[in-house]
Amino acid sequence: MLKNPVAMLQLVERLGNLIRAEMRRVIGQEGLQPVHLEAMMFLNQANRFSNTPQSLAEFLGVTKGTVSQSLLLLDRRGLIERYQDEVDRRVVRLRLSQQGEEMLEEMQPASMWQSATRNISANRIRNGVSALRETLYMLQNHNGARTFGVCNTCIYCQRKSQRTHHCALFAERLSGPETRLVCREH
Amino acid sequence: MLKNPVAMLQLVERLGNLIRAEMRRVIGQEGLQPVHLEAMMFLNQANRFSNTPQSLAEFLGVTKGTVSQSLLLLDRRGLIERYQDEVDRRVVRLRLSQQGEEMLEEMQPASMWQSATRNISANRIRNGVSALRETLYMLQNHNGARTFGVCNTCIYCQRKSQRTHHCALFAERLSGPETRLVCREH
DNA sequence: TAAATTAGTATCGACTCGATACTAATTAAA
DNA sequence: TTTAATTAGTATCGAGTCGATACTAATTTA
Repeated sequence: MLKNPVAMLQLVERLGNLIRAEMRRVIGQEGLQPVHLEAMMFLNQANRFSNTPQSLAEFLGVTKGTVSQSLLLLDRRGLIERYQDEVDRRVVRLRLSQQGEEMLEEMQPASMWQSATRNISANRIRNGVSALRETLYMLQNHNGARTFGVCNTCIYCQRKSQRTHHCALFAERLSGPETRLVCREH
Repeated sequence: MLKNPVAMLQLVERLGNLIRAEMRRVIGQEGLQPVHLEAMMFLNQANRFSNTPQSLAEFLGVTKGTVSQSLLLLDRRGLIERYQDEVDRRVVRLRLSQQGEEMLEEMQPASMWQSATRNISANRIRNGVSALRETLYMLQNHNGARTFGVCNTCIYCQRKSQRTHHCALFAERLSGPETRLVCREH
Protein backbone atom coordinates (compact mmCIF):
# COMPACT_ATOMS: atom_id res chain seq x y z
CA MET A 1 0.00 0.00 0.00
CA LEU A 2 2.17 2.83 -1.31
CA LYS A 3 -0.59 5.16 -2.30
CA ASN A 4 -1.02 7.09 0.91
CA PRO A 5 2.57 8.29 1.25
CA VAL A 6 2.41 9.67 -2.28
CA ALA A 7 -0.90 11.33 -1.51
CA MET A 8 0.72 12.94 1.50
CA LEU A 9 3.62 14.17 -0.60
CA GLN A 10 1.27 15.75 -3.09
CA LEU A 11 -0.78 17.37 -0.38
CA VAL A 12 2.26 18.83 1.27
CA GLU A 13 3.50 20.11 -2.06
CA ARG A 14 0.17 21.64 -2.90
CA LEU A 15 -0.38 23.17 0.52
CA GLY A 16 3.16 24.46 0.47
CA ASN A 17 2.52 26.19 -2.82
CA LEU A 18 -0.71 27.73 -1.64
CA ILE A 19 0.87 28.98 1.57
CA ARG A 20 3.64 30.41 -0.52
CA ALA A 21 1.20 32.13 -2.86
CA GLU A 22 -0.74 33.50 0.09
CA MET A 23 2.47 34.77 1.65
CA ARG A 24 3.33 36.50 -1.57
CA ARG A 25 -0.07 38.12 -1.65
CA VAL A 26 0.16 39.32 1.93
CA ILE A 27 3.72 40.64 1.97
CA GLY A 28 3.88 41.62 -1.67
CA GLN A 29 2.77 45.12 -0.79
CA GLU A 30 5.87 45.51 1.33
CA GLY A 31 8.01 44.50 -1.61
CA LEU A 32 9.08 41.31 0.07
CA GLN A 33 9.23 37.70 -1.10
CA PRO A 34 8.07 34.56 0.70
CA VAL A 35 11.61 33.64 1.52
CA HIS A 36 12.06 36.91 3.39
CA LEU A 37 9.17 36.19 5.67
CA GLU A 38 10.53 32.73 6.29
CA ALA A 39 13.91 34.13 7.13
CA MET A 40 12.37 36.58 9.57
CA MET A 41 10.34 33.88 11.24
CA PHE A 42 13.48 31.83 11.63
CA LEU A 43 15.44 34.72 13.11
CA ASN A 44 12.61 35.40 15.49
CA GLN A 45 13.21 31.93 16.92
CA ALA A 46 16.96 31.63 16.54
CA ASN A 47 19.37 31.46 19.46
CA ARG A 48 23.10 32.08 19.52
CA PHE A 49 23.81 28.71 17.94
CA SER A 50 21.65 29.44 14.93
CA ASN A 51 21.45 33.19 14.29
CA THR A 52 23.99 33.20 11.47
CA PRO A 53 23.73 33.31 7.67
CA GLN A 54 25.14 29.81 7.41
CA SER A 55 22.53 28.43 9.70
CA LEU A 56 19.74 30.22 7.93
CA ALA A 57 20.94 28.90 4.58
CA GLU A 58 20.81 25.34 5.89
CA PHE A 59 17.38 25.90 7.30
CA LEU A 60 15.99 27.31 4.08
CA GLY A 61 17.79 24.74 1.96
CA VAL A 62 19.60 27.29 -0.19
CA THR A 63 23.25 28.17 -0.70
CA LYS A 64 25.02 30.74 1.42
CA GLY A 65 25.39 32.99 -1.59
CA THR A 66 21.65 33.08 -2.09
CA VAL A 67 20.96 33.76 1.55
CA SER A 68 23.53 36.53 1.52
CA GLN A 69 21.48 38.28 -1.17
CA SER A 70 18.28 38.02 0.78
CA LEU A 71 19.96 39.30 3.92
CA LEU A 72 21.30 42.26 2.00
CA LEU A 73 17.76 43.16 1.03
CA LEU A 74 16.38 42.70 4.53
CA ASP A 75 19.20 44.84 5.85
CA ARG A 76 18.57 47.60 3.32
CA ARG A 77 14.91 47.55 4.33
CA GLY A 78 15.96 47.93 7.96
CA LEU A 79 14.24 44.72 9.01
CA ILE A 80 17.31 42.97 10.39
CA GLU A 81 20.59 43.90 11.99
CA ARG A 82 23.94 42.32 11.29
CA TYR A 83 26.85 42.46 13.66
CA GLN A 84 30.17 40.75 14.02
CA ASP A 85 30.75 37.97 16.49
CA GLU A 86 33.09 38.95 19.30
CA VAL A 87 35.04 35.73 19.41
CA ASP A 88 35.18 34.44 15.84
CA ARG A 89 35.32 37.50 13.68
CA ARG A 90 34.42 35.67 10.51
CA VAL A 91 30.89 35.03 11.65
CA VAL A 92 28.10 37.51 11.27
CA ARG A 93 25.23 37.44 13.72
CA LEU A 94 21.69 38.31 12.78
CA ARG A 95 18.74 39.65 14.66
CA LEU A 96 15.44 41.20 13.79
CA SER A 97 15.37 44.96 14.19
CA GLN A 98 12.61 46.68 16.10
CA GLN A 99 10.93 47.39 12.79
CA GLY A 100 11.37 43.78 11.69
CA GLU A 101 9.70 42.50 14.82
CA GLU A 102 6.80 44.85 14.35
CA MET A 103 6.32 43.81 10.77
CA LEU A 104 6.41 40.13 11.67
CA GLU A 105 3.87 40.83 14.36
CA GLU A 106 1.52 42.49 11.91
CA MET A 107 1.74 39.77 9.34
CA GLN A 108 0.39 36.93 11.41
CA PRO A 109 0.65 34.57 8.48
CA ALA A 110 -1.03 31.87 10.48
CA SER A 111 -4.44 33.50 10.76
CA MET A 112 -5.84 32.11 7.54
CA TRP A 113 -4.49 28.73 8.42
CA GLN A 114 -6.12 28.89 11.81
CA SER A 115 -9.54 29.37 10.30
CA ALA A 116 -8.90 26.62 7.77
CA THR A 117 -8.09 24.10 10.47
CA ARG A 118 -10.76 25.20 12.91
CA ASN A 119 -13.17 22.40 12.17
CA ILE A 120 -10.69 19.56 12.10
CA SER A 121 -10.63 17.36 15.16
CA ALA A 122 -7.72 17.92 17.51
CA ASN A 123 -6.91 14.27 17.36
CA ARG A 124 -6.63 14.18 13.61
CA ILE A 125 -4.36 17.19 13.64
CA ARG A 126 -2.21 15.65 16.32
CA ASN A 127 -1.81 12.57 14.16
CA GLY A 128 -1.06 14.68 11.14
CA VAL A 129 1.57 16.63 13.02
CA SER A 130 3.28 13.52 14.24
CA ALA A 131 3.32 11.91 10.80
CA LEU A 132 4.72 15.07 9.26
CA ARG A 133 7.26 15.53 12.00
CA GLU A 134 8.52 12.01 11.61
CA THR A 135 8.77 12.43 7.86
CA LEU A 136 10.68 15.66 8.25
CA TYR A 137 13.09 14.00 10.60
CA MET A 138 13.70 11.06 8.27
CA LEU A 139 14.08 13.34 5.30
CA GLN A 140 16.66 15.45 7.04
CA ASN A 141 18.61 12.52 8.36
CA HIS A 142 18.61 10.93 4.96
CA ASN A 143 20.09 14.05 3.40
CA GLY A 144 22.64 14.57 6.11
CA ALA A 145 20.95 17.90 6.68
CA ARG A 146 20.59 19.53 10.02
CA THR A 147 17.49 18.93 12.02
CA PHE A 148 16.91 22.21 13.82
CA GLY A 149 14.73 22.28 16.88
CA VAL A 150 14.33 23.95 20.23
CA CYS A 151 17.01 23.23 22.79
CA ASN A 152 14.77 21.83 25.48
CA THR A 153 14.00 18.81 23.32
CA CYS A 154 17.63 18.24 22.38
CA ILE A 155 19.70 15.28 23.48
CA TYR A 156 22.54 17.60 24.43
CA CYS A 157 20.41 19.68 26.73
CA GLN A 158 20.95 18.91 30.40
CA ARG A 159 19.03 20.46 33.23
CA LYS A 160 21.35 21.70 35.95
CA SER A 161 18.91 23.31 38.33
CA GLN A 162 15.56 24.98 38.39
CA ARG A 163 16.83 27.84 36.28
CA THR A 164 19.97 26.77 34.49
CA HIS A 165 20.56 24.30 31.69
CA HIS A 166 23.73 23.08 30.09
CA CYS A 167 24.48 22.22 26.49
CA ALA A 168 26.75 19.19 26.39
CA LEU A 169 27.69 19.77 22.78
CA PHE A 170 28.98 23.32 23.07
CA ALA A 171 29.75 22.99 26.78
CA GLU A 172 27.96 26.20 27.52
CA ARG A 173 25.39 27.35 29.99
CA LEU A 174 21.91 28.04 28.68
CA SER A 175 19.34 30.33 30.19
CA GLY A 176 15.79 29.11 30.64
CA PRO A 177 14.26 31.19 27.85
CA GLU A 178 17.08 30.22 25.56
CA THR A 179 16.11 26.58 25.71
CA ARG A 180 12.89 27.45 23.96
CA LEU A 181 14.70 28.78 20.89
CA VAL A 182 15.88 26.96 17.82
CA CYS A 183 19.37 25.52 17.56
CA ARG A 184 20.97 24.09 14.44
CA GLU A 185 22.61 21.16 16.17
CA HIS A 186 19.42 19.67 17.47
CA MET B 1 -5.35 24.64 22.26
CA LEU B 2 -4.13 26.49 19.17
CA LYS B 3 -0.61 25.18 19.19
CA ASN B 4 -1.01 22.09 17.05
CA PRO B 5 -2.46 23.80 13.99
CA VAL B 6 0.46 26.22 13.98
CA ALA B 7 2.87 23.33 14.35
CA MET B 8 1.23 21.72 11.35
CA LEU B 9 1.55 24.93 9.34
CA GLN B 10 5.23 25.18 10.14
CA LEU B 11 5.82 21.54 9.28
CA VAL B 12 4.07 21.88 5.95
CA GLU B 13 6.03 25.00 5.18
CA ARG B 14 9.30 23.38 6.11
CA LEU B 15 8.60 20.13 4.30
CA GLY B 16 7.43 22.12 1.30
CA ASN B 17 10.70 23.99 1.24
CA LEU B 18 12.76 20.87 1.54
CA ILE B 19 10.83 19.13 -1.22
CA ARG B 20 11.32 22.21 -3.31
CA ALA B 21 15.05 22.27 -2.62
CA GLU B 22 15.31 18.57 -3.41
CA MET B 23 13.40 19.09 -6.65
CA ARG B 24 15.77 21.84 -7.58
CA ARG B 25 18.71 19.58 -6.92
CA VAL B 26 17.30 16.73 -8.98
CA ILE B 27 16.09 18.64 -12.02
CA GLY B 28 18.64 21.42 -11.86
CA GLN B 29 20.88 19.47 -14.19
CA GLU B 30 18.20 19.62 -16.83
CA GLY B 31 18.05 23.38 -16.46
CA LEU B 32 14.56 23.26 -15.04
CA GLN B 33 12.95 24.85 -11.99
CA PRO B 34 10.68 23.25 -9.41
CA VAL B 35 7.68 24.93 -10.93
CA HIS B 36 8.35 23.21 -14.23
CA LEU B 37 8.24 19.81 -12.68
CA GLU B 38 5.03 20.70 -10.92
CA ALA B 39 3.51 21.88 -14.15
CA MET B 40 4.49 18.65 -15.85
CA MET B 41 3.03 16.56 -13.06
CA PHE B 42 -0.18 18.51 -13.34
CA LEU B 43 -0.37 18.07 -17.11
CA ASN B 44 0.27 14.40 -16.69
CA GLN B 45 -2.96 14.22 -14.71
CA ALA B 46 -5.03 16.86 -16.49
CA ASN B 47 -8.14 16.07 -18.50
CA ARG B 48 -9.89 18.17 -21.10
CA PHE B 49 -11.41 20.40 -18.44
CA SER B 50 -8.06 21.30 -17.00
CA ASN B 51 -5.33 21.05 -19.63
CA THR B 52 -5.14 24.79 -20.30
CA PRO B 53 -2.78 27.58 -19.21
CA GLN B 54 -5.54 29.20 -17.19
CA SER B 55 -6.20 26.07 -15.27
CA LEU B 56 -2.54 25.46 -14.61
CA ALA B 57 -2.13 29.01 -13.34
CA GLU B 58 -4.94 28.51 -10.86
CA PHE B 59 -3.49 25.23 -9.74
CA LEU B 60 -0.03 26.66 -9.17
CA GLY B 61 -1.39 29.82 -7.60
CA VAL B 62 0.35 32.19 -10.01
CA THR B 63 -0.87 34.64 -12.63
CA LYS B 64 -1.51 33.65 -16.21
CA GLY B 65 1.35 35.84 -17.34
CA THR B 66 3.77 33.94 -15.16
CA VAL B 67 2.52 30.59 -16.31
CA SER B 68 2.78 31.70 -19.89
CA GLN B 69 6.49 32.26 -19.36
CA SER B 70 7.03 28.84 -17.89
CA LEU B 71 5.09 27.20 -20.71
CA LEU B 72 7.21 29.02 -23.24
CA LEU B 73 10.29 27.49 -21.67
CA LEU B 74 8.80 24.00 -21.50
CA ASP B 75 7.78 24.33 -25.13
CA ARG B 76 11.23 25.47 -26.21
CA ARG B 77 12.68 22.46 -24.39
CA GLY B 78 10.27 20.22 -26.28
CA LEU B 79 8.70 18.87 -23.10
CA ILE B 80 5.13 19.94 -23.84
CA GLU B 81 2.95 20.54 -26.86
CA ARG B 82 0.51 23.40 -27.31
CA TYR B 83 -2.39 23.28 -29.71
CA GLN B 84 -5.46 25.32 -30.33
CA ASP B 85 -8.86 24.19 -29.15
CA GLU B 86 -11.18 23.25 -32.00
CA VAL B 87 -14.29 24.88 -30.63
CA ASP B 88 -13.12 27.93 -28.73
CA ARG B 89 -10.15 29.22 -30.61
CA ARG B 90 -8.96 31.44 -27.81
CA VAL B 91 -8.01 28.54 -25.64
CA VAL B 92 -4.72 26.72 -25.89
CA ARG B 93 -4.54 23.09 -24.89
CA LEU B 94 -1.51 21.53 -23.33
CA ARG B 95 -0.12 18.06 -23.22
CA LEU B 96 3.18 16.45 -22.35
CA SER B 97 5.27 15.49 -25.34
CA GLN B 98 6.78 12.02 -25.63
CA GLN B 99 10.01 13.48 -24.33
CA GLY B 100 8.21 15.19 -21.49
CA GLU B 101 6.60 11.96 -20.39
CA GLU B 102 9.91 10.18 -20.45
CA MET B 103 11.56 12.86 -18.39
CA LEU B 104 8.78 12.80 -15.82
CA GLU B 105 9.10 9.05 -15.66
CA GLU B 106 12.82 9.28 -14.97
CA MET B 107 12.49 11.86 -12.25
CA GLN B 108 10.37 9.89 -9.84
CA PRO B 109 10.47 12.71 -7.35
CA ALA B 110 8.66 10.55 -4.84
CA SER B 111 11.40 8.00 -4.27
CA MET B 112 13.14 9.87 -1.50
CA TRP B 113 9.83 10.58 0.11
CA GLN B 114 8.92 6.91 -0.02
CA SER B 115 11.97 5.93 1.95
CA ALA B 116 11.39 8.74 4.43
CA THR B 117 7.88 7.55 5.17
CA ARG B 118 8.65 3.85 5.16
CA ASN B 119 8.71 3.43 8.90
CA ILE B 120 5.65 5.45 9.72
CA SER B 121 2.55 3.49 10.56
CA ALA B 122 -0.05 3.34 7.82
CA ASN B 123 -2.64 4.54 10.23
CA ARG B 124 -0.73 7.64 11.18
CA ILE B 125 -0.18 8.50 7.55
CA ARG B 126 -3.83 7.98 6.79
CA ASN B 127 -4.70 10.39 9.56
CA GLY B 128 -2.14 12.85 8.31
CA VAL B 129 -3.50 12.66 4.80
CA SER B 130 -7.04 13.27 5.91
CA ALA B 131 -6.08 16.23 8.10
CA LEU B 132 -4.09 17.77 5.28
CA ARG B 133 -6.77 17.13 2.73
CA GLU B 134 -9.38 18.76 4.86
CA THR B 135 -7.15 21.75 5.44
CA LEU B 136 -6.48 22.09 1.73
CA TYR B 137 -10.15 22.00 1.02
CA MET B 138 -10.96 24.66 3.62
CA LEU B 139 -8.12 26.83 2.46
CA GLN B 140 -9.26 26.72 -1.14
CA ASN B 141 -12.87 27.35 -0.31
CA HIS B 142 -11.92 30.23 1.90
CA ASN B 143 -9.97 31.83 -0.92
CA GLY B 144 -12.61 31.21 -3.52
CA ALA B 145 -9.98 29.21 -5.34
CA ARG B 146 -10.68 26.13 -7.35
CA THR B 147 -10.42 22.81 -5.67
CA PHE B 148 -9.12 20.50 -8.38
CA GLY B 149 -9.59 16.80 -8.03
CA VAL B 150 -10.28 13.67 -10.02
CA CYS B 151 -13.67 13.45 -11.66
CA ASN B 152 -14.78 10.23 -10.04
CA THR B 153 -14.93 11.92 -6.65
CA CYS B 154 -16.77 14.96 -7.98
CA ILE B 155 -20.35 15.87 -7.13
CA TYR B 156 -21.07 16.48 -10.81
CA CYS B 157 -19.95 13.04 -11.87
CA GLN B 158 -22.81 10.64 -12.55
CA ARG B 159 -22.41 7.03 -13.44
CA LYS B 160 -24.51 6.12 -16.46
CA SER B 161 -23.53 2.52 -17.00
CA GLN B 162 -20.65 0.16 -16.40
CA ARG B 163 -18.46 2.10 -18.78
CA THR B 164 -19.85 5.58 -19.24
CA HIS B 165 -20.09 8.51 -16.91
CA HIS B 166 -21.68 11.88 -17.27
CA CYS B 167 -20.57 15.29 -16.06
CA ALA B 168 -23.61 17.23 -14.94
CA LEU B 169 -21.73 20.50 -14.94
CA PHE B 170 -20.50 20.47 -18.51
CA ALA B 171 -23.25 18.14 -19.69
CA GLU B 172 -20.74 15.92 -21.39
CA ARG B 173 -20.00 12.26 -21.51
CA LEU B 174 -16.88 11.05 -19.75
CA SER B 175 -14.91 7.93 -20.52
CA GLY B 176 -13.91 5.63 -17.69
CA PRO B 177 -10.21 6.50 -17.70
CA GLU B 178 -11.07 10.16 -17.90
CA THR B 179 -12.81 10.06 -14.56
CA ARG B 180 -9.49 9.31 -12.95
CA LEU B 181 -7.97 12.57 -14.18
CA VAL B 182 -7.97 15.98 -12.59
CA CYS B 183 -10.65 18.55 -13.36
CA ARG B 184 -10.61 22.18 -12.30
CA GLU B 185 -14.29 22.33 -11.39
CA HIS B 186 -14.11 19.65 -8.77
C1' DT C 1 -23.75 45.59 -34.35
C1' DA C 2 -21.16 47.40 -30.53
C1' DA C 3 -19.39 46.77 -25.98
C1' DA C 4 -17.72 43.77 -22.52
C1' DT C 5 -15.52 39.68 -21.26
C1' DT C 6 -12.24 35.97 -21.65
C1' DA C 7 -7.81 33.29 -22.98
C1' DG C 8 -3.57 33.98 -23.90
C1' DT C 9 1.02 36.48 -25.03
C1' DA C 10 4.79 40.10 -24.62
C1' DT C 11 7.57 43.10 -22.01
C1' DC C 12 9.48 45.24 -17.80
C1' DG C 13 11.77 45.42 -13.33
C1' DA C 14 12.85 43.46 -8.90
C1' DC C 15 14.16 39.37 -6.93
C1' DT C 16 15.70 34.23 -6.36
C1' DC C 17 18.93 30.93 -7.02
C1' DG C 18 23.22 28.23 -8.08
C1' DA C 19 27.86 28.73 -9.69
C1' DT C 20 31.98 30.80 -9.47
C1' DA C 21 35.37 33.62 -7.70
C1' DC C 22 36.81 36.28 -4.19
C1' DT C 23 38.35 38.20 0.96
C1' DA C 24 39.35 37.64 5.60
C1' DA C 25 39.64 34.97 9.83
C1' DT C 26 40.66 30.71 11.96
C1' DT C 27 42.61 26.14 12.37
C1' DA C 28 45.69 22.38 11.06
C1' DA C 29 50.02 20.90 9.55
C1' DA C 30 54.97 20.91 8.37
C1' DT D 1 56.06 29.50 13.38
C1' DT D 2 55.28 29.98 9.07
C1' DT D 3 52.44 27.87 5.63
C1' DA D 4 48.50 25.44 3.92
C1' DA D 5 43.76 24.19 4.37
C1' DT D 6 39.34 25.24 6.01
C1' DT D 7 35.51 28.13 7.17
C1' DA D 8 32.16 32.30 7.10
C1' DG D 9 30.70 35.46 4.39
C1' DT D 10 30.29 38.67 0.18
C1' DA D 11 30.14 40.05 -4.89
C1' DT D 12 28.93 39.18 -9.50
C1' DC D 13 26.78 36.74 -13.38
C1' DG D 14 23.08 34.64 -16.06
C1' DA D 15 18.77 32.19 -16.42
C1' DG D 16 14.48 32.04 -14.52
C1' DT D 17 10.19 33.39 -11.47
C1' DC D 18 6.78 36.47 -10.62
C1' DG D 19 3.30 40.35 -10.64
C1' DA D 20 1.92 44.33 -13.20
C1' DT D 21 0.74 46.32 -17.22
C1' DA D 22 -0.48 46.54 -21.81
C1' DC D 23 -1.68 44.25 -25.65
C1' DT D 24 -4.30 40.85 -29.44
C1' DA D 25 -7.84 37.94 -30.83
C1' DA D 26 -11.98 35.23 -30.03
C1' DT D 27 -16.33 34.89 -27.88
C1' DT D 28 -20.44 36.65 -25.21
C1' DT D 29 -23.55 39.90 -23.86
C1' DA D 30 -26.27 43.93 -24.44
